[in-house]
Amino acid sequence: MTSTNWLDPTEMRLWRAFLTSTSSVTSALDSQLKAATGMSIDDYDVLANLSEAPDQRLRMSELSQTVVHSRSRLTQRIDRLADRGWVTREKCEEDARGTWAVLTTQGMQTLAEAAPHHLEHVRANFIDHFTPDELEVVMTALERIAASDRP
Amino acid sequence: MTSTNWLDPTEMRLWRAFLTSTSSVTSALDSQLKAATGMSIDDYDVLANLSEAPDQRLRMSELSQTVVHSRSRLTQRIDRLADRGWVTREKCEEDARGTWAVLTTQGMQTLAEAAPHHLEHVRANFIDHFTPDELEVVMTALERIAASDRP
DNA sequence: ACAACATAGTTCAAAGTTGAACTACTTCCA
DNA sequence: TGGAAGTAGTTCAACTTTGAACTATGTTGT
Repeated sequence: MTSTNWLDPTEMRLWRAFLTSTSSVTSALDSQLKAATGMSIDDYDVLANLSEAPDQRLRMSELSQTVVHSRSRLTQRIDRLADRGWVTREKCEEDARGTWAVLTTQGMQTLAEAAPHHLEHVRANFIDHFTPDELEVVMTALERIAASDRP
Repeated sequence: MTSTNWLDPTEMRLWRAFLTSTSSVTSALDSQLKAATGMSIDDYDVLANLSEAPDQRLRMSELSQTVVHSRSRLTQRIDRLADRGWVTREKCEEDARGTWAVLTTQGMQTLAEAAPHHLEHVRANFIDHFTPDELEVVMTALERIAASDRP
């Protein structure tokens, strides 16, 4: 870390816009999803990732990286999703330390019911604010950021 | 809300990249800031906004909108920042229902000490991943999003 | 004037997150 | 082999957030 390297006004505006857009979009979508389905946006994110995985299952550690949760946070989220019957745990055969989080049929169904409504809100609160050109540029840049801190 | 209007693959990639980049950038910066100063990124955000306000003060309700906190969440954050001596509350003369959150000298000083280190990390984890062209486009688009759900 | 409604902020209990400590298994390498 | 170090996941207590209920003040319309 070298001597101070302040952000210039444009950089600061980008950073502020990122912080604010992030919080306001996720909090709006979280409220809408909770009101409609009782699940949080983080619950949805877990179910959606499981639904797209081979065999509708992911190892706890892989899932925790995908949804950016600490291990204990994911343990407890899966506890709650299991209480609701949307997910179950299965022992991992290849590695006796491991656990699979597995989407249940009921979980799949709940997700399928939630998805159209939720995605409409994703569109209204987020996607529809971009021009097609911006969409490409922002996607590329944010994917780079998202990839940058993977081990 | 009309009939289902799914996201196309590019839109879905944008949405996923937004969710992931958001979480990973803020969680990295939060850890770094806590390790260096004991304050969270939300604490920093509150202090930084107060430091730039006229007279280093903002009404609770305005601050809660700026940092995207519920009213009770902000009440309790200000309680904790006040316990540390970084902020105080003052009665509002113009509106007897109101309260000012005011940055203290000590709070200003703590912020000034934290800023260079934190901003280096903002640069390393976020800003430096954009080209200058991207930076403009992303800033404009995210500012539009951030502005879009203000009342 | 005054009721009815709206806004500012706090309180409280329930729910969720954090981070360190723990158990149990696996890998490495001498 | 065996034991040191690493990885997977859970547990627990302290801390933070949520959301509804509450107090208090301000505003509006008659």
